[in-house]
Amino acid sequence: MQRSVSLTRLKIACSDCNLRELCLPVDLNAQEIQQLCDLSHAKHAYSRGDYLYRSGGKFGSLYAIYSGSFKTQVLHEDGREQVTGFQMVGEIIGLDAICTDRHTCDAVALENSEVCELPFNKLEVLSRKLPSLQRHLHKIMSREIVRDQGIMLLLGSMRAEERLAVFLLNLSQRFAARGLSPTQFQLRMSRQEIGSYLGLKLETVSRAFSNFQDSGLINVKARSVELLELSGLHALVGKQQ
Amino acid sequence: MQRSVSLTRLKIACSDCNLRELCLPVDLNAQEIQQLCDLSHAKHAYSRGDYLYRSGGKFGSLYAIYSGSFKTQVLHEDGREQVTGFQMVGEIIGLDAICTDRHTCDAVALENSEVCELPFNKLEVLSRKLPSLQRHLHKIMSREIVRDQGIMLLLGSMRAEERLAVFLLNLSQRFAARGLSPTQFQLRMSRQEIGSYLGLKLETVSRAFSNFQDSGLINVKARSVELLELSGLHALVGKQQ
DNA sequence: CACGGATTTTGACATATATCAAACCGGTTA
DNA sequence: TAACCGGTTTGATATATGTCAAAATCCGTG
Repeated sequence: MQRSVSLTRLKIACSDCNLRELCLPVDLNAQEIQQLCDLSHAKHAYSRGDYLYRSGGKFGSLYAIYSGSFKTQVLHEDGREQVTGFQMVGEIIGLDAICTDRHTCDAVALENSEVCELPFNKLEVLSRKLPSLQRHLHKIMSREIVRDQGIMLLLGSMRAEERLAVFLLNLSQRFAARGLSPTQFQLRMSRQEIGSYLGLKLETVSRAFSNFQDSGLINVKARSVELLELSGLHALVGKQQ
Repeated sequence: MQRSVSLTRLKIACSDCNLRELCLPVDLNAQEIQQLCDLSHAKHAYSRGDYLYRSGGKFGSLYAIYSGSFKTQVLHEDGREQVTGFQMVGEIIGLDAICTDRHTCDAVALENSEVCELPFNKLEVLSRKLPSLQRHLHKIMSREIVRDQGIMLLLGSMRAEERLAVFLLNLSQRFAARGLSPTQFQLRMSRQEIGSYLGLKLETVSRAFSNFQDSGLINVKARSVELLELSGLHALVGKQQ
């Protein structure tokens, strides 16, 4: 069944970037996504706000995003919720449950989206059959941990504008990886969601956007963004203190 | 050789606590540590400031702390360094390298300490021989990832005093687990190191200590701490916003 | 096209933490 | 004992972000 797609070639998205992608998105090119979808025989549609899966829910499948985008979030006892990642076309989500067999976060559609259910409902089973895949997942996870160390420093020590710069550069990179424009795109998430993701209030996010605009680094109008000076954004991030 | 110690019973320290222990300390009781040391035939001594291992260094062994304590830290390109964890008697460090075969942080002695080299220089080899151990490590890692999600919310949203409260309660718990007093102990790390760990400046840490003292929650004099009202500290943490 | 609700922007102000500086220990050495 | 040194505490002030509120803008719907 699943012969024609080499899952062992899965690459984790942006492993060299400092943003957190705790739900382990995985890069696939358009062709691979198409292949997966052909295999899956199960493409599902979700409307804005629909849950792809919920925290605590039993692990069913991995999902490749065919169109649209999702956010992942954790809900805390006290009701607060935090966005832990954004997933876009061509990325795979659901890996957060590979070990515990339970999802550790909610996945919610940011817009009308389609996902392909990957043709195995138990990755663990598959991974036992494919030692190389298991080793790969192992690696992915350990890389995640390592990466998180960086993130924590960032969250602890970066200022609002630096965080937003990292965020925008990350998005840019991911759009580029899908053959989309890396300098001009539509945000699919609100200021509130960006803020939750970056550990900031929505007003702070908005102000940071405005500041970038004033500095000539970007053009921003509501959710449409144009990056004018990638180098300038990079410089912001590099600038310690 | 390593028959008498059941490594598959390793439990990750404080998996229910919100503090980050990225270098994966593992709980062992005094007896188990002794057993490990008997097996290892290799007990090493380190003075304050000595490196147990360095980031990037090839994975050699796991180490069980027989006496003393260590901190783990990451060094960043720009020279900044951040403490990522503290390890005390009875905990195992070195697991950060199990997958990549390279250490991801420095481990430095906080005081004169002794560690036992665990009797296998390649955990991966062992883990291949022991599927149950491999699965367990798998689980530990995935739990780490889950836990980190919580941490990131905390770092993003907790205030200085809450962070310090979490820190103190975590220490208390770990002392208790070793049969030491959970309410009265000596800190082995400086305000600066605590600050780095919690994402705060040393002065802020110091002030938080003083505030706790003024509120009657603790007695603190330099590095000796007495927790007077555990419930009060817990309340602080629970108190959102 | 106009309306209404949601989102975004902007402003004024409050608050928490960082920064800078000085004083204060506690232990070590001369 | 005195001088010293690292670490700690405390104070005054600066700065970044949060908070609250209002205005402006966007977007879907009738």
